[in-house]
Amino acid sequence: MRKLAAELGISATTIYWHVGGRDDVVAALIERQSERLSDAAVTGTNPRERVASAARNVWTTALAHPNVTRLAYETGYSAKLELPLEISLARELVAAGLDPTRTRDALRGILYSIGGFLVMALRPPDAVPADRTSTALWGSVDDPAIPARTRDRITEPPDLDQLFERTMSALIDSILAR
Amino acid sequence: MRKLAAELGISATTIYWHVGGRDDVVAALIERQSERLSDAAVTGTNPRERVASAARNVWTTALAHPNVTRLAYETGYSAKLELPLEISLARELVAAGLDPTRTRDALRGILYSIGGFLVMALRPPDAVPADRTSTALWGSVDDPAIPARTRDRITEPPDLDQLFERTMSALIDSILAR
DNA sequence: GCCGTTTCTTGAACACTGTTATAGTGGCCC
DNA sequence: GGGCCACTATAACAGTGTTCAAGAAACGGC
Repeated sequence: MRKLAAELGISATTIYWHVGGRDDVVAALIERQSERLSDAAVTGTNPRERVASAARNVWTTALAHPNVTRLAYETGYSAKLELPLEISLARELVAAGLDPTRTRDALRGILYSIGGFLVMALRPPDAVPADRTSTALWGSVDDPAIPARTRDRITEPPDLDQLFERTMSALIDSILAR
Repeated sequence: MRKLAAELGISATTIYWHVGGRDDVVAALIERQSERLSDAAVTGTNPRERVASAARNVWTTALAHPNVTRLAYETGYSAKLELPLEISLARELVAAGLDPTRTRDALRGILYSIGGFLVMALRPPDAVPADRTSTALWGSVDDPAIPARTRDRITEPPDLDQLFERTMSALIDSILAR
């Protein structure tokens, strides 16, 4: 707050008078950003492609605005920020012919999985020191059932985008197969 | 720190002298807990079941100890806490015949998805006020492409355990199918 | 032009974090 | 008893978000 005020050349209390507490500032910021996100286009000519596209939009949009996304996540405004994209995804699931319950379960399942990927991708670099990372810890794993070559491979971080695509494909295939 | 010290009937500085800073206290706590978690049994008679079991262990163990899991997550010690269960999961993937790269990708894909579910399931109740929840926000969604009945269904939270099982099945099927 | 009210701005302060510097207190060995 | 060591506690520092009370500025009525 003080830092933000200093950057604006005003006093912290002025922000409190005009906008409100930290929470209100964040809320206003998220509100603005959310409106800008509403127009991510869904592409594809069949349900599979279109659902995948809508899901990918959540992922790429978040990656394109890491700071806002982090801030929203840390303050509990993720849902507000993502809502337009959630709606977009829900539309495609409905269009694919899913009934209400399956639509909800598909929507939530996809969103939760995306959330997991985003948590990994967007964590502030200083939140987890390098030596507490899973990849780092695997370096000293010595298990007879796990070949050294596999162990070393696990030490290297995966290609997040590729992994995301594959994971989504698996999920969506399963959802639309029924 | 002060609160913990008061609970123990000592002064905060005493903790600093004996254990160290907050980070050291958390690290010691996680270390202890991690040892207890190492012996979650993997069940099943075929790769599919055994991988699913190892993945489920991560999920159920975290749900069984929400406070430690949250603390570990917030302080960047998640990997340290979960490592035994990650190893257990990797063992099953190797046993299923996956090569090093596929093992890594499968491991990470599964873990990231579980992470997303855990974030949703374990968030401290006060972190996200009820009116910022996705389910709450969907209550006021009015989209011509989404039937009211579907909209209302999305308003209700899904069965997390069931959704977890289905999501894992889809992922594991896809991983082992190649 | 002056006065009074409302609108705005501000420095100081509060409560709360994690952390540390300083000043001790107690016990042990020689 | 003297000197050293292990340990404890009080007070303070720096950093959050937030509020209070006191002013400065703008505005309107006479």
